Amino acid sequence: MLRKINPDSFQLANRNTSREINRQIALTLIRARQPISRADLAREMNTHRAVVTLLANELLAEGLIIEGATGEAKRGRKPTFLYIDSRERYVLAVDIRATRTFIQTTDMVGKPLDGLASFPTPRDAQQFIEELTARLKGIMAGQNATCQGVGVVVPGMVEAATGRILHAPTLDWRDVALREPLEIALGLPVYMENSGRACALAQVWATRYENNAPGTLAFVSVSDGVGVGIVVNGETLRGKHNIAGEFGHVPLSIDGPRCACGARGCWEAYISNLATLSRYFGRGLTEQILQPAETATFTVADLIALARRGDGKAITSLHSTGRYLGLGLASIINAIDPAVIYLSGEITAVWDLLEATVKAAIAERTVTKFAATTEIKIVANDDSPRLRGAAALVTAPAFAAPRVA
Amino acid sequence: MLRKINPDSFQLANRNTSREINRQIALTLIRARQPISRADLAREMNTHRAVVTLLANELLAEGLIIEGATGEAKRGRKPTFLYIDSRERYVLAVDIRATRTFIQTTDMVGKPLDGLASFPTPRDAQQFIEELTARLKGIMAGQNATCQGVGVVVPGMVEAATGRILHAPTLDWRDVALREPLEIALGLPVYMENSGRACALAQVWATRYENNAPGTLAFVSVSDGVGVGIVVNGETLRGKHNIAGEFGHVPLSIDGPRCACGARGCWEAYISNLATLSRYFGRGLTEQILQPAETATFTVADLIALARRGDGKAITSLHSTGRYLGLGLASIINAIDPAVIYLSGEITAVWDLLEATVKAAIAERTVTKFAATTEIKIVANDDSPRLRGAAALVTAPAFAAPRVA
DNA sequence: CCTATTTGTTTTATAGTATAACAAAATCAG
DNA sequence: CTGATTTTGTTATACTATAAAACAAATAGG
Repeated sequence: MLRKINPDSFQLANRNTSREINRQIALTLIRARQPISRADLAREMNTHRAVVTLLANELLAEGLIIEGATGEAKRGRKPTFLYIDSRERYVLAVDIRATRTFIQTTDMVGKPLDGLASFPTPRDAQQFIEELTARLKGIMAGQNATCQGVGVVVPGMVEAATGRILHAPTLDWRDVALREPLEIALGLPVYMENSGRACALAQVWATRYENNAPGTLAFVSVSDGVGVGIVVNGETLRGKHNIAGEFGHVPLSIDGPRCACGARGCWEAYISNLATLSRYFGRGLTEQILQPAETATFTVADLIALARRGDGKAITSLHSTGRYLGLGLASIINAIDPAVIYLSGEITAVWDLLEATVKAAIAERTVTKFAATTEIKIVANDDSPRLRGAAALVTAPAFAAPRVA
Repeated sequence: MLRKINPDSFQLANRNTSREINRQIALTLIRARQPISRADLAREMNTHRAVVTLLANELLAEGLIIEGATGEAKRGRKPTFLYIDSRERYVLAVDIRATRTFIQTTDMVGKPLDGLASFPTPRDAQQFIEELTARLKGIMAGQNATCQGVGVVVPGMVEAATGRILHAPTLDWRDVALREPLEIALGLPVYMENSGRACALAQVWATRYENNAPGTLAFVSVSDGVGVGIVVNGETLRGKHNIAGEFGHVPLSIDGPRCACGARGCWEAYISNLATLSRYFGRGLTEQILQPAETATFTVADLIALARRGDGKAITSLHSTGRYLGLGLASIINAIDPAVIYLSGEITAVWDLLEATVKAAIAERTVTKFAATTEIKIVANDDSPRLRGAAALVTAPAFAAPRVA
């Protein structure tokens, strides 16, 4: 509510500031409500049509929006609709995952344009960079609009400011400078982000699914690891050392099972897919966890299929994960108290079975009953939150609030 | 960095917006750098003296600042210094604690004016309200400046928007409407906040101790309970259900000792003063914890005195608390990754002995080595962070950034 | 007393919002 | 078909802000 102005770093208002602010508000509204006429825009903005005309003409001149069909009105002159221009500009969204890398082209509001491309992720970082640039160049050659930039989502720690991958455990990459060679090879701005934060970003900037995403939310993705992205007041939380949101390594028990990070009893060690499978195979979590080779033949999807067929051991194993999932979500609620927690991952396919268990576990540990009612929304994998997040990395700057004061 | 504009709740810029923004920046700079001349202010703001003259005259007319002594200059006309006016307005800061309630008058930058007043906190909420209003009226009668408002800090959950105390465990108060009767009786605006959040606010708005507090910080106060306040980008984190920052009830071990909140293994159950004392008396933490009656005769201060005299059991007990303190701080770092963690409470009196233990425990659990270097600053009790926070509740609105976009 | 220098104010130019008037386009009633 | 009505979108004018330069005031030093 009340923000302290930093006396060592502030942004003075100049005579263009008001225009910039109102311009971004107009753009945001066109994005959220399109198609919309100038007159309706003026009503939504509680200002006069004259102001909107000037703002709209500026945006039209810059090619950010276009005039489209004329709308219907019961009486009087028919309105001409305004739209975000989805023909002149496009975005390349890249989702790097342990086994495959996915590429999607989207328009400026994140709507997918062509089909999804993908290739197996090379283990060698240099080879990966070469392959990715080649693929991207190929896609760009087939487009006649101009590319606005490349958004890259990485399963690991990213220094957003410099575009370096500090550590990607599942790929065994350390300190990979990905942005620089990509920017040079493609001649485009490249934006990078950790996958958890990008998923959170995807929800904030979503237009298709819900228009009014809350300002403060958490995104939890459960797969081989546990990725969490936090958004506070419409901004992603990065932190001083680029690690903000690492709830996966907040403990459930400091004497618990050994986690991949080296510590003991991290949330991730209880609810990752490996943990769920290990539990099914009757290995105590304090014992050696399953090896990736073992999980290649039997996945969480298989486990879920067994559970659907009534396999008691599978059901128990999933419920156990559900309980620990809820206990960890309670930590997020107690710490951040977001308006919504978005949840994704293979295990959400059995949300119908687990919801009660998860919510009971949440209620067990949240400091108030009211907090236990925090809304939890499942994000299906075919919503491709990571790719939508990657696209948002590129599109968001055009629509974001100007920095002021 | 990039903030999404909420299409359902935005603030359009009008023709006064630029002025409001620059006015608040000027005020912030005068507050931070006072005494400062118009010319220096113009240089700091990277604008022309003409603009500053207009802004300063407006602030002078409103009585927010005053012209003071003329400064020294090697050559040329001597500058006239500008100050925040500390004569016309004052603030009442109230710190409600379990045993006593403290009242302090401060000026608009939070500087204490008269002596500290206090009275034993009545257990009955109604009686407390009567006593507090009487005391405040008494203080107001002795002042000839005008009171800007009352800031109240409560050891419990507060709904800041409505000014209700939802639950204060140590006082056994539930759903106490404190603000309304106070505002009616005193004819002043009353602002209320949880003590952890108020302490964090005190650091953000501090002028005396450090000019440039970071935008993102955490304040951890360890006493009977564990209070935590989080500030992100210069704004306190409240959360959807007013519980954000409750790291005291994030678990170290879900099967750990029973906590006062009913759950098991909360951080608080490991590091509260009661836990430290219980440990000294050789009671396992899973057993019954000490009763308040027992702690009345032997406090953490006594324990520390023993440790200083070389009592091995006392030292072990404190180090044990130090280790758990560090493990919990690691959770805050992994989750929020603040630039600084401020730490207060009786136990900080032995920080010289515990620092190494605490930092080793932090390093044990933070996801990167770099994150383990997060700065930890001790806030002594005689800094009275709660009272400074209470004052900030009243003074902050006058200096905060205007809401825009 | 004159010059140089710095502070603080006034003046003029420019760019924005605020408001009202106006032009354009469509509906509807006769 | 025509004119009143209604709604959209544009243009003109008023006001208020910053931007920049000119100006006035105050001080030190020769």
